[in-house]
Amino acid sequence: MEALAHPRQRRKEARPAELMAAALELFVEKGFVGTRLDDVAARAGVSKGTLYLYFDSKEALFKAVIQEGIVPILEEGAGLVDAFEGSTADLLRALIGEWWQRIGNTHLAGVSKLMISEAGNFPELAVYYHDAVITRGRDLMRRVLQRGVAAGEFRVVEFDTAIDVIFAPVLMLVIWRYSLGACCGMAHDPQTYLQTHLDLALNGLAVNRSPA
Amino acid sequence: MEALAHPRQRRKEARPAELMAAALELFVEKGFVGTRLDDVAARAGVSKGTLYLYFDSKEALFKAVIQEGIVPILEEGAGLVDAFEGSTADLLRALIGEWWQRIGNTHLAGVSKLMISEAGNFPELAVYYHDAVITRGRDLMRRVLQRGVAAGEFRVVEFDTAIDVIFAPVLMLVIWRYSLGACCGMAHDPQTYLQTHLDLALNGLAVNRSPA
Amino acid sequence: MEALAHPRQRRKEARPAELMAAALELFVEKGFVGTRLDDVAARAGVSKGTLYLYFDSKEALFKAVIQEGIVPILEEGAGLVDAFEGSTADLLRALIGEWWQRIGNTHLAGVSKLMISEAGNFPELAVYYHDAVITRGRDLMRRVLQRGVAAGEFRVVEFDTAIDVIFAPVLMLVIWRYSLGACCGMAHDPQTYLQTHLDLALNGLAVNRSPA
Amino acid sequence: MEALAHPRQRRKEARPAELMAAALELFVEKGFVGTRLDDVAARAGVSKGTLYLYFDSKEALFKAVIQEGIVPILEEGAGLVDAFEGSTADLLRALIGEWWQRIGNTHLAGVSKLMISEAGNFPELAVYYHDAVITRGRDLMRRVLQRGVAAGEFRVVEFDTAIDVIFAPVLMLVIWRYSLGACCGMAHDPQTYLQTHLDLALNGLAVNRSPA
DNA sequence: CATGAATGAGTGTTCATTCAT
DNA sequence: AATGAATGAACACTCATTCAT
Repeated sequence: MEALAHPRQRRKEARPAELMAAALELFVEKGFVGTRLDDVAARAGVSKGTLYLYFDSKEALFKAVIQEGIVPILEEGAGLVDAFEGSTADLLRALIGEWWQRIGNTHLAGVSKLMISEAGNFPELAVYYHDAVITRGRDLMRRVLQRGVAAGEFRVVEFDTAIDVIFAPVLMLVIWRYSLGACCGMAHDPQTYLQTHLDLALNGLAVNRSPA
Repeated sequence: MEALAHPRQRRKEARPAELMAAALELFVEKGFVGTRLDDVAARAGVSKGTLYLYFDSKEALFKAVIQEGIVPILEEGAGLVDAFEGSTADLLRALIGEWWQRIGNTHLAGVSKLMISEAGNFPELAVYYHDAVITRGRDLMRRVLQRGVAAGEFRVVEFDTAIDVIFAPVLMLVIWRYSLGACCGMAHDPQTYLQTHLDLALNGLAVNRSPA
Repeated sequence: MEALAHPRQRRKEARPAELMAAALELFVEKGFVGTRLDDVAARAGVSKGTLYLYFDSKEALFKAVIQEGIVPILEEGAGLVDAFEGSTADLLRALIGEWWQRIGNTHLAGVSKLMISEAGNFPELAVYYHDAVITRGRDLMRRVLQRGVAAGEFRVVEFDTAIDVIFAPVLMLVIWRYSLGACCGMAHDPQTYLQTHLDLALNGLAVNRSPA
Repeated sequence: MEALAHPRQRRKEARPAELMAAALELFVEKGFVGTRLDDVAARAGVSKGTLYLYFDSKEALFKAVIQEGIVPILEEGAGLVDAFEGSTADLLRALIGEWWQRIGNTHLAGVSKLMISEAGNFPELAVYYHDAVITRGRDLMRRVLQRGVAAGEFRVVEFDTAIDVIFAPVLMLVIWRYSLGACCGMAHDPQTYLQTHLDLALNGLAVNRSPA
């Protein structure tokens, strides 16, 4: 009600998010240095000066984009793994399905590509991202694999490498989307691609059913 | 040493390669826009003006880096696949092993990360790279999978997606190396990582040996 | 004084004219390539970046200087020729007198010298200047000569060449002022010079009054 | 004979003149700053380094071009004026005719345009040119006018201004040729133009033949 | 003598940042 | 809060000049 009553007020509060959304798109497309604040402001429909009311500098904007972009990423996943009842294969399917719904198929996925491109220019931020996102994502995956092994569903593999091996195709899907996919087309239907990946990975993880 | 004796060396033959090597490193690390030609020149041990004796512009240098970087990439692989005698599993191991030796473990691998980062800014070049490298790499992988299926070693999978799914972890290895790996460490020993990947993938591709 | 009070003035309206005036002076003095945009900006009392708020490039500034410099040039003259009542000799005197007051004795006269110096580097602009200024100036002169002949004041001469022959000393006066005049002094008092020219020219045009 | 026997030797001695000829053309067309020594060398068919064997710097080349370009200019004229037998009108015709043959219709004429364009950048050279060329040219013209007055052919006019007034159309002819003439065509046949000019000027100088 | 690879100071242009309004 | 004119440091690119060959 108040929002409707004071549209300008509502606008003010939404500004930072609008600016960050605009910035994310441009950062992903052109990189940090290649993105002009003029363009960010224009895409958000404000003047360049307004940007500085909400962010101290271009770098602060970049960091905010990364940090805001990762906040919602991993909370849900943890709950899912804890609560899941069913085969671990289905859990992995569910986890990756959720990830696709909430992140991969979202502009948030651009954050991954962005961080990859800009890690060299923002090492501290990369460390932060590593600790806040990657490590926690790996934990999630590790718990899934451990659950599968414990249940006798998955055979024993080198956990710490398998985690990344299995997540790599999922990451490449979004990396492609935000890099060559923009000029060369998407190459794969995401659903089919993830299906094939899960099929291969689960078969690869499966215990050898033959005695030979 | 000779360099000190001849500060103004004449090395017309060697210069372009030296400059491109220096440029590749910096482009990979800082991106196209973030790389200063002064730094490229300094790293190659020449002055900025010398760059322009060999490349018309920063963009021309970038394109040369990409194009030269892909020339030697796929020739060997084709021969290997044609000539290989042995199981297809061993062929896949050999192919990826070769790739790692000749590319992945080389500065050439940086080209992949670079192209991913800059595809948005150089769409035409991305299309060229797609046609010259990616398509041909996919062909190689497709022939391996087809050989495995024809020999009864691999089960039938969706070829076109499986190709990319299987190569994705290999790519992520070098992407990591040239992005967060630089600040957060390598996370995996490449040999172990590739071993685990091949183990999982080959098991995933294997025909179900149990009737159950 | 106010300038000191407001070092960062906002003068959006006045800026282009100020910049063009500064640019004209420097272009005339040093030529297009020899003029530094830093100097133009400094002379106009702004920073170099400000120039680019109003002109896309150095070349755009140059073209604007020429084009703006010729706008007011020939309008008045046409009216004068149409409305003049009196001898054609007096008309020619009045026309050249007006030209001197409104152009020759003004910074606008520098445009002529500038166009002469830079025609080789800006051929399209030279054609434009030719069509917009020179052709129209010639028309004006032609009408004067025709009037004189029709009235029996002037003898018949080759109009198209006489036009330029008669205007040449007037042009040389301003060319001198903006070239060697700057280092070697003006050589002539403009009034005396124009007086002598008109005296000679009108005598030259006059019909032979003696039958011999 | 020696020249034919040692063509390379002959070449060496001709080099400075070839370079200066190439330089004159480019300086006239593009101005001093706008001319690249690469282009001068290329037009003369030598390498850029060779230029520096003959001229200490770009500025030295420029000065040589001007100074060599004016050496032969006025010697002949003085002799002509001294020796001429006939009417002063014919002397003026002969003098300007000679000037056209030996200078105006030659690349040397470009020196005038060049000096006009670059006087602002080379004030000392302009002073030199003024003293060496212009003053002496004026002297020549003054002697002609004085001869005409003394002979009763010309009426008394303000000598010092008349000199320049009368020479101005001749100068404008070559200025046009080397500026807008290059893009907009020559506008006049030089012979006709000079004819008209002499006709007007001599008529303008003539004593009034009517008693009125 | 002649060459042309190499240099580095200089300039046009961009863009993050500031600040008067 | 919001604007956008103004700034100036930074960088791509040029070209006169040098010098090893």
